[in-house]
Amino acid sequence: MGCVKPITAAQKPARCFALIDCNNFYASCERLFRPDLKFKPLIVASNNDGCAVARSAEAKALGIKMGAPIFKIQDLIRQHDVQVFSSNYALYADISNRVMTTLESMVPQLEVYSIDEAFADLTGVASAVSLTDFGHELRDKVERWVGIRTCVGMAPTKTLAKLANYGAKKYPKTGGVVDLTSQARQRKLMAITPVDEVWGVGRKLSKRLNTMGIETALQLADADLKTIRKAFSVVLERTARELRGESCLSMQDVTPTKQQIVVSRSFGSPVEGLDSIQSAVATFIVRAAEKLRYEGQSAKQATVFMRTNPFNTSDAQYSNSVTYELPVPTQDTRELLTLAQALCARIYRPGFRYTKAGVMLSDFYQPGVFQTSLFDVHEPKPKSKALMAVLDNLNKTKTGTLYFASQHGKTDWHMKRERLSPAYTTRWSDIPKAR
DNA sequence: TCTGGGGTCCTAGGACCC
DNA sequence: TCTGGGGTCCTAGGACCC
Repeated sequence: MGCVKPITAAQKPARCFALIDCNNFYASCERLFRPDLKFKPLIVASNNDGCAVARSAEAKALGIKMGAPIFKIQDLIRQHDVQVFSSNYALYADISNRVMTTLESMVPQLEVYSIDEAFADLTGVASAVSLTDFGHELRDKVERWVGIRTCVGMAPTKTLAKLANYGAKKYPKTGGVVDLTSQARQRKLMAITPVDEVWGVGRKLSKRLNTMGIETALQLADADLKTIRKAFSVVLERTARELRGESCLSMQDVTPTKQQIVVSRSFGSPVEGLDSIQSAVATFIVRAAEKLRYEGQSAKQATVFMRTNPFNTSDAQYSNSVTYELPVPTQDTRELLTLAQALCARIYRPGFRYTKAGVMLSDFYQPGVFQTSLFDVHEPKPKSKALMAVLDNLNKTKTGTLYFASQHGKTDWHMKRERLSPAYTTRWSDIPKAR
């Protein structure tokens, strides 16, 4: 009879995270339905066609930076026939869902971290197959099924997995997959990675780190933890620990409930009248209330803000916001709409050229949980739940089917989206035809 | 003329209480 | 009325992420 060895700590599979990240995601989505643009430089612009938020490899090679204002790179665009697209979030969200569903079918646990990237828990998988091989399987399947290229980084902590992914993107020789399980490889990559590429280290922090002589990821990993904690915060200390291989950030298996909902837009061109801003704010609060109900929450606080263009120094500047606390949380659009319009009027000042406004909902409660006081005389809107359900259902199939009168006032604030691609995957009339 | 939008977390400082 | 320590709660602002 063979003897069964007891499981020791040494045999416990080491923790392993993977980070799967889509390459140039928005640009790749646009190209999916335009194979004729395959090797052309292409960029996707932010709302109002303001700045570049995604670039194809060819556009990056031209030196177009992330966030570059479109009007500043007009010459480059003309010279190299750069294809510019307005952002088409309906398309990107749909493609993202397909990518995530594909990944979910292949890994034990997936945490969708953003529209174009996800963490997977590969603890245990590592002992069964070669991690690099598995990374390639993930990559190949997503590319075959959805048509989107990804890079895969694998390591014992999330921060190192991010770093591995950075390596997979940066160095083509890796074939888009980097296994950073071994400490020697971790240190090798960290030694040649600037500290500002580390997840959690932004512009401000890297500047301060540089002045302390910390320029590479490795130097941050080797820095004295107490000093880091004292000079910065627990956040950066955690980052340093993660770089050392100590896992501080775990998988988030359930999406945490939202703390706040913001809907705001820059206007297509400056507006002055209260009626214009109220029409914009009406649209924003209707959307915010819809999101709120989707989250299954009620809000007790609502904020409205508006401002002029801070970039235009020759214009008179004004910026203000006002927050109102409701006696009882609500998820009824009618109630929030009336409130938002009143708040809007309260902070509006004539004589300014406004370029942005927005609304925010916060202080959330699950419906029915809020304890009303004995003396509250709050009269809930009649048939609120049923009416909102009808509203949401009608608008689910086609946005704007049912709307409030105040949403359709002035339209001079509307966004600029002059180069919008069709909704290839989410609107029947836009589905591409195959001949 | 033209510079995105939507989030989270942490910290410092003030108010207030015992 | 003053003093000091210690705790909690709230808010504004700063930093980060994609």
